[in-house]
Amino acid sequence: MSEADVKELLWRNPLFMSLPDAALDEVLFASKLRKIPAKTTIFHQGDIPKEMVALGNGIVKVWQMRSGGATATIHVLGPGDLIGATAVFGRLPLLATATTVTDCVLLSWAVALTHDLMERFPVIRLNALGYVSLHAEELVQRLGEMATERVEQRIARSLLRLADHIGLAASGGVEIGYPLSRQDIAEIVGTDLYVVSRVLHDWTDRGFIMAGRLRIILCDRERIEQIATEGR
Amino acid sequence: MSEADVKELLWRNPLFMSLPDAALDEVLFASKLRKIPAKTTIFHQGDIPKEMVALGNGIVKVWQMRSGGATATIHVLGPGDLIGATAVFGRLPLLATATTVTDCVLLSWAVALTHDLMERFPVIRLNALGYVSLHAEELVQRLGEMATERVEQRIARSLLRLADHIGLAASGGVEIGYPLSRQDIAEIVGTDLYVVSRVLHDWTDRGFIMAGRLRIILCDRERIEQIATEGR
DNA sequence: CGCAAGATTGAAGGACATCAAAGGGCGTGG
DNA sequence: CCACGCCCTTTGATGTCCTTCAATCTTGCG
Repeated sequence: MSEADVKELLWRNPLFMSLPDAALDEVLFASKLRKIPAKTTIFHQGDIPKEMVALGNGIVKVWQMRSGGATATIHVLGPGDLIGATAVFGRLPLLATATTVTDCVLLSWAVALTHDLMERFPVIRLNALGYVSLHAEELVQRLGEMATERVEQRIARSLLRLADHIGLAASGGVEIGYPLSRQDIAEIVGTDLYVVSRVLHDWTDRGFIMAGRLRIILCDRERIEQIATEGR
Repeated sequence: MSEADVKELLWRNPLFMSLPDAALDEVLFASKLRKIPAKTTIFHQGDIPKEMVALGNGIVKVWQMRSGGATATIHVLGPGDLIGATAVFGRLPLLATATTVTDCVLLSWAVALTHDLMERFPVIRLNALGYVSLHAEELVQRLGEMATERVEQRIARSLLRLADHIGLAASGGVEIGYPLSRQDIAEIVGTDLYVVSRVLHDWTDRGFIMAGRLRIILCDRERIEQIATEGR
């Protein structure tokens, strides 16, 4: 990956938008680039983060191991997303573990350096505030859904979000852009893989989706949106 | 309420901590103070906020009306908390309605003014970033709980949070500092008032709490924490 | 005292979780 | 290249937690 490519990554990152070119160069110079394989843990739940990480390429899952052995997936991140940002910005311990799902390209900055950059280039802090605020609003939305909606509805919402966030155009619809098992979906919506299997099968019969092994294509977005909002 | 009192409010507010005295005066001068009665709506779900609001005194409930008629309570705010902060900082529409539970004293700043103050006093923006980050982490935690835990466990967690946040010392324990019905708790944890009633009654029998009409006192914090973490 | 709002309690039903077992893809190694 | 084995998926049966409905009881207040 060339320096120009990395600069392109930065340029499109929500944190560094509207940054003057000279400043961008400095951020670039201060960054550390690394590639890591799938199923590698970047941050561990409970740790104090030592660096701020931006995802250049690949998919990262942010999840919690909870008492009783259950695991909850908090977020599925794609290119451009920040990892552990709230912990770094708030100087807080991490509440979740971040693990790569696919091979990934990461950009990182040591915590002190991150704060230093924000101090020197106020636009970055402005962007950070906007990013975290947006993130918080999404969490509010999901909390409301979790509190009031049924499993089928929540599955619909999750798939729509995944499609919008990391979806790929496919023949006959939008495909979720990474291997996604029934278990994975279950951990996102807070249920078990059996319920997910039944729901997806039902939707397949009705022609809303095409579901394969580790693979889901949304065919009829309208109908899925209908399920997401109306519940049936 | 005297000017000195208001300044005291600001001084303790998470957004204006570590602010030089002169700057604090300016913030104070730019602020608008108002008192509003209980059960008044401050922000409406879906609106674009016109001002940033800090809660000086009283209790405010932040809640969503959801399709199907269900309502979910996102947050119960007490003195010092910000209302609609993420929407203002992220220039986003509000995802929830904010309604006063008790009579309240509010401090507010027009949106443009808020951004202007942050621009001129970078410490405020730094504080804002920390505040929103902390808020986001709490939401992550609650999302994980909602996804994996049973109702009784979630009730325990809610009561502990309420006690820590707006609890008052009472004879025999900590009392939740405002009128709180079974229905209110149900909307916080995502269930119905009947389940809440049964659980609270059970806890009363076991001596963990004292539950009255619109009134709850936590007697045995240890045991409630145990329920919150272990599930029984 | 009587009313209204909150709280309790029982019964019945439904959505979901759990357990068990069998049926496919897909990669790997013989 | 085929067969084996692993992992993902499906499907049924069963149990339970929770929701819903209905009715009664309590409490505080006008």
